[in-house]
Amino acid sequence: MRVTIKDIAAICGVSAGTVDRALNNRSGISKKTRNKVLKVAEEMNYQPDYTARSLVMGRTMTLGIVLFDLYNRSFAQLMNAIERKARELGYFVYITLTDKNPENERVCIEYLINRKVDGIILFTVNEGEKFNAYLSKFHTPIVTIFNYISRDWEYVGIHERQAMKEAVDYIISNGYKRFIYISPPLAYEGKSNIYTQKERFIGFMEGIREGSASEPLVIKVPNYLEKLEDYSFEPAKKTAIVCSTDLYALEVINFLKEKDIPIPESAGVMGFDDIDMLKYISPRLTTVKYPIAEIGEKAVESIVNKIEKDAYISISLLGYEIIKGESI
Amino acid sequence: MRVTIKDIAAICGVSAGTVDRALNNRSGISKKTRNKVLKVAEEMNYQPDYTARSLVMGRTMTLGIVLFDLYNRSFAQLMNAIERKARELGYFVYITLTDKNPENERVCIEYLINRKVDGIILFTVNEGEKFNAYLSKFHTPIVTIFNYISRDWEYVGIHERQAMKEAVDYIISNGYKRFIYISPPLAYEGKSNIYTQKERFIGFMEGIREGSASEPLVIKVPNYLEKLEDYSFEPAKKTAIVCSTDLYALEVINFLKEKDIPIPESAGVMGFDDIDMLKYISPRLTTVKYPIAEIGEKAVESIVNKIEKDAYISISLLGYEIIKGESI
DNA sequence: GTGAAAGCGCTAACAA
DNA sequence: TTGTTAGCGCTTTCAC
Repeated sequence: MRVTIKDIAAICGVSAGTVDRALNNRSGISKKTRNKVLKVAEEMNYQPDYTARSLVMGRTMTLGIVLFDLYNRSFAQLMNAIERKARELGYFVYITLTDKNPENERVCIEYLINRKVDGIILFTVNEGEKFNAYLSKFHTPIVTIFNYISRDWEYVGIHERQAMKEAVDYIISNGYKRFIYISPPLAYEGKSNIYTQKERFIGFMEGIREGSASEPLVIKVPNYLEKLEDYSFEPAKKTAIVCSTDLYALEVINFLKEKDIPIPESAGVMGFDDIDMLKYISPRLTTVKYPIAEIGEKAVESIVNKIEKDAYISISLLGYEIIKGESI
Repeated sequence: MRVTIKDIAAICGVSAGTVDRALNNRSGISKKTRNKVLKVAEEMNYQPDYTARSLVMGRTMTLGIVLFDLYNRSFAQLMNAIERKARELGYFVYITLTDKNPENERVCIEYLINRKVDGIILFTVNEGEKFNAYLSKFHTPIVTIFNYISRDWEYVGIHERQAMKEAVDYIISNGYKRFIYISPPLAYEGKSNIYTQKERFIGFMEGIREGSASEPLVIKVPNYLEKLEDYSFEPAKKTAIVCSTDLYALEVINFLKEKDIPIPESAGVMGFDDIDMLKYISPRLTTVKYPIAEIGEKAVESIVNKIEKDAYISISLLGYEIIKGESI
C-alpha cells in the first residue's frame, strides 16, 4: 500500500496533524519535528494523495479545457501553451473534445464540473440565452476563447472583424475587383455557435462596401470547391478568393493548381490563421496571423487569477497581422 | 452549496446508503424508493462528487497521457483518438506535456500518479534500467507508445525498422544509388530515449546493405540543411535523401526548391509519418504511413482492459504502408 | 508546539 | 428492503 501521513506519524511518534504541518509548511511546529518528519517522508517516498486533499479542500488544482477537436487551426499550439502555462502556475489540465456536438459539449462540461475542476477554458459550439443560464448554474470560473457567448463570461480573442476588414482593404489595394468568400461553417447559423466565423464574414462585407467592390459570391456549403467549377477565372478580371480559414485556402490552392489557373494572376487566395504548415507550401499564402499561444496563456492567467483572487484578468482583444504572401 | 446524497436522503426520508443504491443502480432496493430518489435527485439537479467517490473507491476513471508536445508528427490525431476512445469507455484524459525533458517527464508521471490516475499512456523520452525500476515502483498500469522501454511494459507501435528498410528497397528499385540519411534526434543517443529513431536508422542501414548501395552520408545535426550545401546533386548520380520524419523532409524540399535542384530528378526525398498536411504540398512526398489513430485506440483499450480485468490486451505491431508520391 | 477529533461526500459491510 | 457504521487520506479547529 501507499505511504500515508498516518504511517509517517506512527514512525515519527507524532500525530497526523503534525505531519501535515510539516509537509505543507504550516506554522506552529518546531524546526526539529519538521525536519524529522520531512526526512522520514523522503525516506519512505511519501506521495500525497490529491484525491483526498481535493475532497477536503474542495479544489483540485485542475483546469478543464473544452475544445471541439485538435485538428483545426492551431489547436495543438494552443494546447501546448495552455498546458505549459497551467503547469507553471501549479495547475493540471483535463482536456475534453466535443466533436462540435453541442450536446456532447454539455456532457463534457458536466464531467469537468463533477470532477471539481477549479475552472474551465471553453471554446464552445453552444450559444444563446439558455446555454448562458446553464453555465451560470455551475458557479465555476469560465473563460471563453474564440466563440463569444455573452458579457457574463470572460473572453479572450482577437478582433476578428477588423482583421478581416483590413485583409480586404489589402486585397483591394492590390487591384482585385471581384470577390469570392468561402466559409462553410456559416451554414450552421442558428444551430451552432459560429461567432468567430460570423465576425470574419461581417468584417469581410464591411471591407467590400467601404472599398466599393462589386457584390461578392459567398459560398457557405461544405462542397465549396464544386461551386468554383463554373466560375471563370481570368487575369483581366482579377478575382480574390477569401477563405475564412487557412485550411479552406489550401484546398482552394490545390484546386486552382489542378485547373492550371495561375495564382495570383487569375485568382488570388487569402487565408486566415497562419497555421505553421504554411511555410512548406507554395505559393506562400497571404493570411492573417494572430498570437495563438498568447490566447492560451492569457486565458490560463485570467482564470487562475479568478480562482485564486476571485477576479478575472480582463484581456483586451489581442493583436493581429496581415502576412503578405505570394497568393494575393 | 452543492446538493449531496445527504440532502437527497433527508428530503426522501431515507438513508444515504439507500440513495447510493438508487443512484448507482445497485441491488437491494425497492422500485418505489428508487424512483422516488431518482426523481428528487433529478429535481435538485444532483451531480455526484467524483473526488469523494475516487477517494473511497481508490480509482478515478482517468487516464494520464504523457507526450513531449503536440507539435510533432501526428500527435493531434493521436490525442483525438485517445480522447474519443477513452470517453467511449467511460474514462477521462489528463494530458501532460514534457517538452522532451526527461526530468520534467518524471514530474509529470508523479503528478499523474498522485492524482491517482488509473493508468498512464506514456510516450517516454527516458530510458534504461533505472527508469524501468522507477516506473515499477508505482504499481500503476502503463502502456508505452512509440519509444520502447522494456518487456516490462506493454508496447503499442509499428515495425519501424522493417518499414524503413522497405522504404529503402523501394527507393533502390527506383534507381537511386547514393543515399543521404537525415535524423537529428540520433544525436541524443544515450541522453534520451530515441528508440523509434534508432529503429528507423537500423532499418535504413539494413536496406542499404542488402541493396548493396554505397556508403550513405548520415546527418545527425540540428542544422542539417547546412550539411547539404556542399553536396553536389546531379541527375547523373541520383541521390535519395531519406528523412526520419516528414517535417525534416519538408524542410529539405524547401531547401532543394530554393537551390533549383529538381525533385526527384537530381535529388529524391523520402519522409516518414505521412502527416495530414502532405496533401497540400507538391511534389507529393513519398513517405511511410501508419495508423496513428489506431495506435491511440489500441493503447486505450489495452490499458482499460488491464485496469478492469487485470490483463493488457497484447497488441502485435501494427501495419504500415509506403505512400508512393512524386518525390522519389 | 502538539494531539485529538471532526468532517469533506461517498461507498460498503454488516445489522436489523 | 433499509439503516447504521466505519472508513478512504487529508485538513482544520480546538484543546491542552
